[in-house]
Amino acid sequence: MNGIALLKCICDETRFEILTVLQGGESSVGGLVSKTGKDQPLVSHHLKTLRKCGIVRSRDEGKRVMYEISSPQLSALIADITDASKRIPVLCDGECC
Amino acid sequence: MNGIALLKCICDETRFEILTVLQGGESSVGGLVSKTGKDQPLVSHHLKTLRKCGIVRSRDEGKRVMYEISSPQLSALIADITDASKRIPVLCDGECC
DNA sequence: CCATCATATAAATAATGGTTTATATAAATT
DNA sequence: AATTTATATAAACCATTATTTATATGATGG
Repeated sequence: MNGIALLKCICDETRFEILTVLQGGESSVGGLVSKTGKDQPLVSHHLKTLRKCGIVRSRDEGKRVMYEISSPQLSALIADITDASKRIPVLCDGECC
Repeated sequence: MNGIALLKCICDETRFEILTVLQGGESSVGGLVSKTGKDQPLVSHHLKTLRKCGIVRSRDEGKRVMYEISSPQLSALIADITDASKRIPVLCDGECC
């Protein structure tokens, strides 16, 4: 996987929210649905994409399916990006991004 | 600017190539066109977006316009992301990303 | 086994955004 | 001033992708 592919997986708002929740530890689909406020099929759909790319992995637990970020390095990268983007002063005035 | 907005600006292939070239120092539009192999209007268009977001800044020099990455922190972040995505083992098998 | 809860899938729709094509502006050179 | 070179802009087109809606699968408890 190259840099752009990874970024494309992360840069969607819904997927970024999902990943942000997962930074706090593993979660079921239902948990992600309630924590993000997004529709269940939408969350499932994005989880599928994230898993296909290897960014998250899943584990069955009864009728629940638990998801977590697949590697600590990835988790660290996501945290880095979040932190860095807060630190970096950009002149973005709303209409553009 | 939040994390997603920054990522969205970076995760496009053309913009990523432009930024990669600019990591090596400032460049004119023409320089970027020849180094990336992309059409001039396309490069200009993406430069506009990048500048609007504050990721690059420009400077007039005669009939040329020189562009550079607007802060060393941003430059470092882009390098980080590139490096990190190379280090991270992802199971992506081609069709997905 | 039937009902229910949790998740996944598929199809349709809507939205976004990248690329191309054509043209305009603006500076420099003659 | 006219031509050339460099860059920008705008509109049209095309492609991708997110979201919604509806339905299916699969596990659990009664």
